[in-house]
Parts: sequence; structure tokens; C-alpha cells
Amino acid sequence: MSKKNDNSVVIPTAVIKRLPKYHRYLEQLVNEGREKISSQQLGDIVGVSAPQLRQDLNYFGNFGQQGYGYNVKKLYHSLAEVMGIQKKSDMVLVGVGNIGQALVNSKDFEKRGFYLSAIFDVNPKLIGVEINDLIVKDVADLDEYIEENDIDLGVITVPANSAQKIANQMIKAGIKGIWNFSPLDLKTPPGIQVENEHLTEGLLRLSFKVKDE
Amino acid sequence: MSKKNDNSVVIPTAVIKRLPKYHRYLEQLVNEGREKISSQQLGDIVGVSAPQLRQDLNYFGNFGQQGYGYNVKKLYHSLAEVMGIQKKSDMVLVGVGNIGQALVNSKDFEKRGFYLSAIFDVNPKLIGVEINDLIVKDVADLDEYIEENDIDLGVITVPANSAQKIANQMIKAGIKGIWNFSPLDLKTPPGIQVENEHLTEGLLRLSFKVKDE
DNA sequence: TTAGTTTTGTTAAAAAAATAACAAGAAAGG
DNA sequence: CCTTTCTTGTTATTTTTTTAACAAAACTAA
Repeated sequence: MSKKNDNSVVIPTAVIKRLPKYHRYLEQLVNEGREKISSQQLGDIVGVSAPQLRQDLNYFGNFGQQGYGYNVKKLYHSLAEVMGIQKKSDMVLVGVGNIGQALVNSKDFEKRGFYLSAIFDVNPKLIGVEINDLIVKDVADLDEYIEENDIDLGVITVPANSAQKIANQMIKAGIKGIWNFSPLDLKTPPGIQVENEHLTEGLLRLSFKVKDE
Repeated sequence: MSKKNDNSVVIPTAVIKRLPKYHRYLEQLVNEGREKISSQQLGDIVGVSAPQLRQDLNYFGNFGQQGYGYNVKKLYHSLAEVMGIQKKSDMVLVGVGNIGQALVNSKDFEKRGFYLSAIFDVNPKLIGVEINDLIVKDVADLDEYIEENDIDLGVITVPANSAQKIANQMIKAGIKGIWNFSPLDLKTPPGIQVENEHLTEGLLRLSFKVKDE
């Protein structure tokens, strides 16, 4: 196991990528009223091997019990805590275009405890408009809003040519993580987390796989 | 190098994931008028090591020249051909909700040669409505449309509870690849390619990384 | 209780991916 | 034309990730 500077264990990227999927299937099992499950059974459902599932979970703790398996509800909540979604998180979004509006109107994130607390745009025609109970604010007020409301997460849904500028603004104001939908790899200082949703790349990968088949 | 049944080389998933990124940066370099580039320079820009870049490219051919490097324009077009985006592709989209409408209105995919040729929904209130020059069709006509127009790619932007049904319909009608935005892992027969855009998972990963830091 | 079964957590082995090394080809500069 | 410098394509090494193996713990059923 490799270590960070502070001697804590580094979680492999591959593991981090699987966590949300475990969480999603566990949610479903909780809803179905399932009480216990073995690593073999859960692995089959999720699509990973049983040893891999056990190894992944054991990066974060011993959630199971020999001879019994895992308590579904307990594991679900443990994973939620691991991922930091046991408490409400406020986010700001910049760029009320196509994708931006779709995210503002979506209910999927609130279900997981992520709330858009304010939305911003640079376009005067959009500023002041109400979308899903939120009034679009002027991006000039972004820094102040983030600082005053202690926001940790920012969503960037602006075109590529202004994405880096918005990111810099967010970081300067104290944002810790950026969910980036612009087709650009943001340059960020260490300690700032970025998760990219490069949709077009997904389509190109699909195209390649269809062609390669 | 591992092989497929037909003895052709299997391209590692990790390589496939990087291809669209190479293509994106090369496009930018072409636009900037850059003529040649070394694997070291391109690797620095893209954020991968030079040997990795060379190894990745050599899965598909020998595009470079010793002592010179790579011709930017030539490499760009070679990669486009590798990914199957040198010619126009028609797609159908099912589910004209938040994300669906955002995709319909977006110009990003047409730039890469992917065109939405028809859009569908199950909601009678949406059927007949025009969005970005496309009339929303009844999902009951989906199968026929795919067959008659020989569509290869389908986009699924419906809620989780109907996504599998739509996927089955698409596959039965002859779709080869599915770009799936519903928060669900589709069950598909071998030979059908699926690329998932599980947006919520991205947000959960971001949350974890911020918490873990 | 007690013997047998289940299933975890963890260590060991295998496979996959990334990095390094380097021979050989091509360009550049006298 | 010849020497030096670049830079690729490819093979070797290292690292990371996945899979397998198994002892120890806990449950189950007589």
C-alpha cells in the first residue's frame, strides 16, 4: 500500500471510481429491503469480482462479518460517509447554457445531498432570470458569494474559452472542488480537486468501440 | 500484446480512454498552425509521459518519423480515422428531458461529425414539439426509424426505470452503440457497445476527493 | 456443545499498465 | 560527406491493479 506525505494510505484511483457504483447498487438493495449480502453476491450485481470488492471496501474499514457477509443498510451508510455525502453540500454553478440549465432543473443531485445554492452567468439577458427557484446572478459577484457562504464545490458549465478564468475565480475565492463540464483540462494548484465530465470524449470512445468491434 | 478471437490485437481500455484527449489537443494545435511536434512536447501538453504516448499511438500505426517527430495535421487526421469520426454519423436520441434537450441544442457533437437525425419521447405533450429544427417523434416509432435509416448510434436520456426497455428496443432494431445518460448499467448482448455518462457518479467522486484531501 | 459451513480480511500470485532504456533511422550543421 | 543531435518504435523493467488462496472468525444446525 502506498502512502501520502502524512503517512495516510493513498486510495487508488481505480477504487475511487468504483465507490459511487457500489453506493448506487446498495441504495437499490436498501430500497428492496435486502438485509444482508455477501461479497460474492454484491460483486455479481455490481459487476466486479468478490475479492476486488472486499479489497476495495477494506481500504476504508472492516464493514463485514465472517460467516455472515455485509449488512446492506450499514454498508450503504458507511459508504455514504466515506464519500462525504452524509451531510448536505452547497454548490455554485457558473454558465446557465444548455447543460447548465439541465443540471439546475435536475433533481438527481439533491437526492444525494448536493444543493445548488446559487447560479451565475455573464450574459445580461440571463442575469435575473429565474430557473427552478434560483435567480441567475451576475458572475461578477461570484467571488463574494463563495467567500461569504463558504462554498466548497463549484460547477463549471461555460464554454471552453472562459472556463479557466472562472476556475481561477472560484479557486481564489476558496472553492475546494470543481465539477467541470467544459471541454478543457483546467489548470489547478495542488489541493484543488477536479472532476471532468468531458461528454464529447465519451461519444468519441463509443464511436471507436463500435468501429473496432 | 493480447489478441482477440480473430487474432487482431486488443486495444487496452486505458488506451481507448486517452484517444479522445489526444484528438482534442491535436485539434487545438492544428488550429494554432503548429506543423510538427515530438512525443515529449505533446505528452507535456496532454499530461501523459512521452513513452506512453508513443506506445499508445503505435497500437494503431507508425505515425511519426525518427529525428523529426509527428506531423500535427497528419496525426490529427490519423487519429480521427482510428476513432471513426472521419465520416458523418447519424444518431437517434430518446428522452427529451433536461439532459436530452441540452444535447439536442448543443453544437459540440456536430462539430465532430455526429448528427442527431431524430429525437423521440414517450410524453404526448412533447411529441410534435420542435427543438433545434427537430420534431419530437413518438417512441413507438423508434424501431421502424432505426431500421429504415440504418442508424448505428443511440442516445438514451430517459429516467432509470425505462432505460433498459429503450435499450432493448434499440438493440432489436439494429443499433450498434449506446450513449447512456440514465443512472443505470444497461444489460446488453456481446457486440453492442455502451458508453455510460453517469453524471452523479462524477459528483460523488469529486465529493470523495475533496473529503479525502 | 460441537462439527461443519460460510464468508470475511489479508497475504500471495498473476496480469495489466506505465515507465524506462536503447538501437536505429532521420535530420541538421558544418 | 560526415559527425552530431533528435526522436521514434520497440523491448525490458517497474509499478499498479486485479485475481487467487487461505487462515481465522462467526454463524448454523444437530
